[in-house]
Amino acid sequence: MTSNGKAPNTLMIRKLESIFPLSDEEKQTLADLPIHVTRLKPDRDIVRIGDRPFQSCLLLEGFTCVYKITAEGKRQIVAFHVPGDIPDLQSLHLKVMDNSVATVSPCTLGFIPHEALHDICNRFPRITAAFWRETLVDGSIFREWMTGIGRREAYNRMAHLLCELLLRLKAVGLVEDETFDLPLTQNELADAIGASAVHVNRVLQELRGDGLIRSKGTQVQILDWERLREAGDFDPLYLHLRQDGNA
Amino acid sequence: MTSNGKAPNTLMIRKLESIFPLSDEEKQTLADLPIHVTRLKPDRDIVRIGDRPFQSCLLLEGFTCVYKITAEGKRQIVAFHVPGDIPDLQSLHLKVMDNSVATVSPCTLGFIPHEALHDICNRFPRITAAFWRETLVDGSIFREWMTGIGRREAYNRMAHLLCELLLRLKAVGLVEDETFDLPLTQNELADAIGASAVHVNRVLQELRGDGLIRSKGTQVQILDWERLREAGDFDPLYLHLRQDGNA
DNA sequence: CGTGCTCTTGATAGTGTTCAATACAGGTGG
DNA sequence: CCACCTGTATTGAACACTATCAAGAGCACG
Repeated sequence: MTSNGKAPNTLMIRKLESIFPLSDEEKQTLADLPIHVTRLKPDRDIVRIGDRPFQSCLLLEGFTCVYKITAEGKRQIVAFHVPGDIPDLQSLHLKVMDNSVATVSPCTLGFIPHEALHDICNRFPRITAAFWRETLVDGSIFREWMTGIGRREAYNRMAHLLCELLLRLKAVGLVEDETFDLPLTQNELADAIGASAVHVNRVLQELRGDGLIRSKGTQVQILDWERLREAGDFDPLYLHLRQDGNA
Repeated sequence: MTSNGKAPNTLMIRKLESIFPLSDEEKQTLADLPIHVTRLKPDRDIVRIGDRPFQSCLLLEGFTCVYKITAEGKRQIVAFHVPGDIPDLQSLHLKVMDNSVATVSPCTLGFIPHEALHDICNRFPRITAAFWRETLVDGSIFREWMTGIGRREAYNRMAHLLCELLLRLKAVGLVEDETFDLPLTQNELADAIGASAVHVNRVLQELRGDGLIRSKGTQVQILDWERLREAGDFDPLYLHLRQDGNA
């Protein structure tokens, strides 16, 4: 049991079921998946580039990121993951990790052996489809981020990122009063939007100054969704949520 | 039959089989897939963002690109595809296109109905896995491109792109004497690496001046693989080719 | 109550953009 | 076969966004 009092895979089941309804048998099989729950401190690698994992991890609590380091030692964060996500599901079919995954906040993780996942996929094609779809949505988010980094300015990228996190966190019930916890340093935000930490700082001040957001500590509140959305050139289509979560 | 005298899906079968051997039955079923072959001129959209395609297309000849347009009208190309690729395979599970796909050169395309693909996936889990894997490799390339756009300079990104294209084209037998056809304008290269066309022009001159590449018309020759690879900070791991195609 | 990290702020420098003009190249029509 | 047309490639100059450097302030933690 995790601290929210649910069986660890409940989150995953709820998520998969939001894609299409699962039969009782399918749900039961998912619930019976062997899962090994662990807690990790912030800034700990979960898997590293070059690894050949035999398991994938389901994020239960906290934020993780996927990143790469260039020859010059610069880091690019290519994805954030929120509870319910499976950050390294790809390793089910790509044997060698081509990126690293790390915690950014304290995290609770559930590790599931690939063997068990393969087994369930063989028995239930619809679950295969649901997992496949998960990885496709990840890919869609990559495309959107790439578009931002390549063609939008930092101010707009930051607005876009905040829009995305709001919707994704809403989808797992982690938003209240347009406010959510964003346990990321400006350094991590910088690595995600492909900017410097100094510039992220200035861009955040601008966003606050423009009345789009407010923040105290790690809490962020979206003050003006419509203008933030416009600033970020944000269209939730790419998230492929069933109901377009709007403010 | 395409102009290279093979049944249209031969390319796809060869590619899938390079992932893991297929049984005769699987191969036969793939060969029997209904496929509708068409030729398209350059710069034609194949599918557009927002579309709900009922088929996916197998690229038989030519180059296609996947792109998005920002609110400001700037284009980001997030992927190129070469013969043997299925640029919009994602639409099999993501009903609404979150990006557009277009030809960049004259292309021969084979359209396969989703219905037929779903059917074959249901019957052959290994083919499902192979298709899934294809989309995962696409995702891996997105991550690598994002890292480049976010954290590498234009000169290095261009070197990286040329390294990648060399290996991917080699894998489908389209490289001879370290030379391949690159039917892309500098404008298209610019949209792919997230730079301006003017800057791409200068960067290409630098690469030529440094003796890394040579080009006449649309033909590009890699003169110094090792230095190009170093300039591009290129590690082929992310392409997940079975034999690390090297020069 | 230091230590170390994060956040801020100011100044300087650089990579890359935009604008504009010119040269080139391939394809078309007379 | 040549003039013509249009898109592509090239070049120069001014400018802009963003990085880098440096230093101080705020905060959490042991």
